[in-house]
Amino acid sequence: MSNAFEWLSGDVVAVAKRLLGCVIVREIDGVRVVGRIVETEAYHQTDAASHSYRGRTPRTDVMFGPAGHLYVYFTYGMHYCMNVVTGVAGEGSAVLIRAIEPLEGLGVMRQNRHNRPDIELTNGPAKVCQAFAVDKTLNGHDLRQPPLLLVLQPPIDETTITQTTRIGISQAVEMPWRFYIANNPFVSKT
DNA sequence: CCGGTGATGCCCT
DNA sequence: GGGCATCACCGGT
Repeated sequence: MSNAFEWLSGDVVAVAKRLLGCVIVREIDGVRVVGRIVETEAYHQTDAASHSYRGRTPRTDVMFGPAGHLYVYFTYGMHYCMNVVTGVAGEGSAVLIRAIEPLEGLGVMRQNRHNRPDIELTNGPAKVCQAFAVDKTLNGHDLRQPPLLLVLQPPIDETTITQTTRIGISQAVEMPWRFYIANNPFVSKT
């Protein structure tokens, strides 16, 4: 049987790279808010930095579910971050969306982001969620369905992908599982 | 420009 | 009760 999200079921690191350039389409009060993914990080249950490392819990349940759903978590008492679940059912893996290039609906993003400068609308994982109005109510959402869609795009040229260690973690700090589109101005600050 | 830090709630130990 | 896949602001340079 075929599945529109079969491409998400493979190795999480490969999927993290493949997600670069893919498009997120959000509908908020009838307005389309659209952007293209420019920075990602891979997380897997075999990796000490991953929420799924210590097993399946109420918080991480979605991460162990089928690929193509959204894993949203709350952190630092005030921020949400969003991940695309990858791998096969029962495998705890997901890709954190760290930064997006705004394409459409910038008025809504500016409003949601309290009129910050455009370059700061979506250049960080919690900023992305704020701009796209993503919170816990979308945890587990199927990304093939409105009001939040993930749309596959042609692969980014391998030579324009930069690979580094991940940001803001204290475990497995040496693992080079962060990817971004080189020279894109909307990548988060390091 | 850059490093340090306070805010703030929830999950897991 | 500790620690967080962060952000924005502050002050010194």
